[in-house]
Amino acid sequence: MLEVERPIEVFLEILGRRGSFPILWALVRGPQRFSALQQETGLPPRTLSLRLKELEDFALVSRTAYPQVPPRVDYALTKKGEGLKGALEALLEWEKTL
Amino acid sequence: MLEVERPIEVFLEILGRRGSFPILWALVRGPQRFSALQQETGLPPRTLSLRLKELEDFALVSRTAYPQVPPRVDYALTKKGEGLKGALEALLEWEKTL
DNA sequence: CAGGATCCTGATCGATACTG
DNA sequence: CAGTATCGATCAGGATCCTG
Repeated sequence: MLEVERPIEVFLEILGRRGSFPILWALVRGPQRFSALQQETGLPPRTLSLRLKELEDFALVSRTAYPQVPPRVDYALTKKGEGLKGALEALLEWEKTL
Repeated sequence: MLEVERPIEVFLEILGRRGSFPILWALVRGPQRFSALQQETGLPPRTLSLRLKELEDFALVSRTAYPQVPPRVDYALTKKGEGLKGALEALLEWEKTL
């Protein structure tokens, strides 16, 4: 076998983790701050942070920090992330038929 | 908050586990036996068995055992599972743009 | 405000061996 | 053939506390 995991499987693994879908779905509505995402997803900071970093590594989400006090950081979908919208909607559509 | 997890998140969790996507994708091509799925996915029997049971519990896959020696068991997509095809293809389509 | 560091528990997974 | 049993390693996720 010796096959390397396909990108889609890696992605699905990430998508399957706690909070990934809610985060992505929240960002479809536009850029959000860390605290807003925390509110909407109900995730503890550690988990939210981990998830965002993974999504960033996967180039689905971008991080923008504004150098001010107190700090302000915005998370947004990248072009690649936007491309996912269709698939996410297909999933949501399918969910309705359950 | 106090929200129960949405079905789609439960599903994504399952889909994110080792082998789920390959199994589903193999079954899109038609019913398969346990050993065939083992071959195609490269999963150890334990993991394949666990995954199939989860997919069965989620009513995406059906199991049919023929009472003969040696035993023969077929796994196939249910109607509900077939409904997923579109979303899986959307995912695959998106993967190509990576 | 936006996280990082620690600690810890339970889930998950692969390898291997065995059976109806 | 189609699984199950067992074991050990690894990993994910929550809670809590701390800081630039």
